[in-house]
Amino acid sequence: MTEERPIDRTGRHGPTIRDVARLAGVSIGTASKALNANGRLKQETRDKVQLVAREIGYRPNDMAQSLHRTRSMTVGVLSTDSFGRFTLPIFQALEEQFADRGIAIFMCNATDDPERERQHLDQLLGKRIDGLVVTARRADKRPPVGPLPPGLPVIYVYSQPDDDSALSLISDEAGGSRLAVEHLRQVGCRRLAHITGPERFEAVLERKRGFHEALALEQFEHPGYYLSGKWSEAWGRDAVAALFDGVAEAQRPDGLFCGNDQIARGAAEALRDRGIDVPGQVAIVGFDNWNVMTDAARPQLTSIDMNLSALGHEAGRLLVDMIGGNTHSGIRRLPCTLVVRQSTRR
Amino acid sequence: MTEERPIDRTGRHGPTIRDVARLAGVSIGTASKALNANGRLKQETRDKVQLVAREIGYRPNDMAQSLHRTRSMTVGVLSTDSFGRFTLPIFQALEEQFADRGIAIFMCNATDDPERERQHLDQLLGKRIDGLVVTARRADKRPPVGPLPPGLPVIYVYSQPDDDSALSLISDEAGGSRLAVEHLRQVGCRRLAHITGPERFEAVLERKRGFHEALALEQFEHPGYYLSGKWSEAWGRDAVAALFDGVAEAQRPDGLFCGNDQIARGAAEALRDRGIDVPGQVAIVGFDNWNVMTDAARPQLTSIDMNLSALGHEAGRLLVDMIGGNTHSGIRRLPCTLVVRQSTRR
DNA sequence: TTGAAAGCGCTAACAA
DNA sequence: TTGTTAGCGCTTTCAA
Repeated sequence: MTEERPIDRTGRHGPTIRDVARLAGVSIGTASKALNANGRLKQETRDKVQLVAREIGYRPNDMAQSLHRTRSMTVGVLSTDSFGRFTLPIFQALEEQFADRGIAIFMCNATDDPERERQHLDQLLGKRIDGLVVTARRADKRPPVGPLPPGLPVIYVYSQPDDDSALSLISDEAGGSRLAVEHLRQVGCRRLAHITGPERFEAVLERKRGFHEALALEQFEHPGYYLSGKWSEAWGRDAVAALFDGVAEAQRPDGLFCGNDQIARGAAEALRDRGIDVPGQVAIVGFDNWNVMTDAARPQLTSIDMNLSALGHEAGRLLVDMIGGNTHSGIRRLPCTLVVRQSTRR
Repeated sequence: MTEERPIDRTGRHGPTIRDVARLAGVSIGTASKALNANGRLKQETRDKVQLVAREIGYRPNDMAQSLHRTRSMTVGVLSTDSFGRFTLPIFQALEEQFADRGIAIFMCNATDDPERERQHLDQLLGKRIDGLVVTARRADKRPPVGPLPPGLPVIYVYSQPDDDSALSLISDEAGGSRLAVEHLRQVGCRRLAHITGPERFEAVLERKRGFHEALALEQFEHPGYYLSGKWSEAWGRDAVAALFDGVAEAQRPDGLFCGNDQIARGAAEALRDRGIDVPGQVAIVGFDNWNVMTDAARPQLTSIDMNLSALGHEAGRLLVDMIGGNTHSGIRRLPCTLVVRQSTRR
């Protein structure tokens, strides 16, 4: 009653090639050839086998196939800092790269828990993945995952192991800062402030470095304010209060470069509250190009885009290449892009 | 030079149990028993085998194992509307449920592309997944995925097939609206407005229904305004303009129930711009409880939480149960929760 | 207590 | 053109 089996089948996982062969009245070998469109076979036989296969809903068992091939046609994606806004575009891009090549993705999440990471890794290795992608927030330069079987292609995306042997793809955040500063200079700013997140994030340090480097290169009146705080809108508002309230006109910054779009938005609002015109009196550049923020802010925010999607695509491409036998290593920084909106449009 | 093989091994996928057996000087059968801690064996033999296994880094090949078992210990998660904010907490919860049971997750994304969906499904079925989770935006009541092999456990999460045979888990959005309306009534509102998204979203219709049902049950002065627009902050601002500008005091709503937190935030800002006090003169409830919005808004937003995480956990639990042989079907609505913050605190 | 062998579902080499 | 057979790496009887 529970069991429905219209056609007698042998397998535990559904109809097998043996069933197909039997019903088509040919040998297993012949059925295999017919289904894989290789070897020479009478067209008639081929058709008959394929017809039977379709009728009984035969589908080759990938696991059995993989036992022969040296590939499992699967890769693992291990996120070591829960999934979030940043991981999504990367994953999406990886997906596009792999799906077209018939590679399936095992997705694992080990939020800062080495024990869980170990478990996931064990599982993935048991599944004989052909390659591994490790993603995280660029923030934590982390110990490399492992131990891994020698020769397993691994790539760190938006993440960076603290040994240098592996391949790591990150975005050039210092370069992003430079874009922002140059742009602010171009729209006429003379006194900049960098309002950013907590310094325990590597990204904050990188962006800070880029900020100061770029300041040194351009002609500015002022050495640049630097305020580190939280990643929140509230901090953006507070920072503006600190920079503007009770500060003489000539001392106030006329350009803000913010560590993310939330801070930038908070800053924009705070200026708005004070009747200071953006971009007229103060221009603002954010970071992340998160359209939820950039588009809702008043005015809409110019921002630096890390091109995470491009990062993901490149990672997928490289991993496939490594699975193909080539070797890559070292840290690669992909460029950021400036996206101009109202907050700097003068 | 490329090939490193400190210990001679036979397998294409790394050391095999045959290698372990050979090096330990026992038969394959014995090695298997020793490694699986079953059958009776001299402790000495067991130890020796396990030692060898560890030394050569042996790890059982899951695919080979699965050929024997009726389970592959994998499930597929098919997202039919790209990954986003809503899918994430669901996925995370699923992950927690499955990881503990040693089940790995194949993650696929077929953004509204039936062809791609078909491809992914083929792949998953080839991998002999033990179960399938289909996620999407609740919005689209969709044709069921398939064809699927009979007996494969499937569960739709935050998604709903248009035939009713399958199991579908969604959140009770109408119930969420009721919570919002009751709450607004309790804090003293007499004239409500529901500002929401586009009506092509099922969620919008459900929430609207709940809004009107609840209005009918409570004592209100006014039948309730209803404005459908976009899912954006800008729409929230525009809606407030429509409801308040040039409208007599007595006609203005004193409570806003918004279709999502972005709309709610836009509304809050617009009121702020007009010098209308929130929550003093107008109370606001949002939907989604997206803390990026609720916490950054001024004042912080009371909101309805769909408990997507709970949805995901329940889905995982149920799928595991179905894989275990039990049957579930029908649509289950899980309750929403009200999270009170400043925007309704009087 | 251990070994031998069959077989999971499939492919590929070799025979016929 | 088709069938036979030996594995892929593992588990599980059944013998020894």
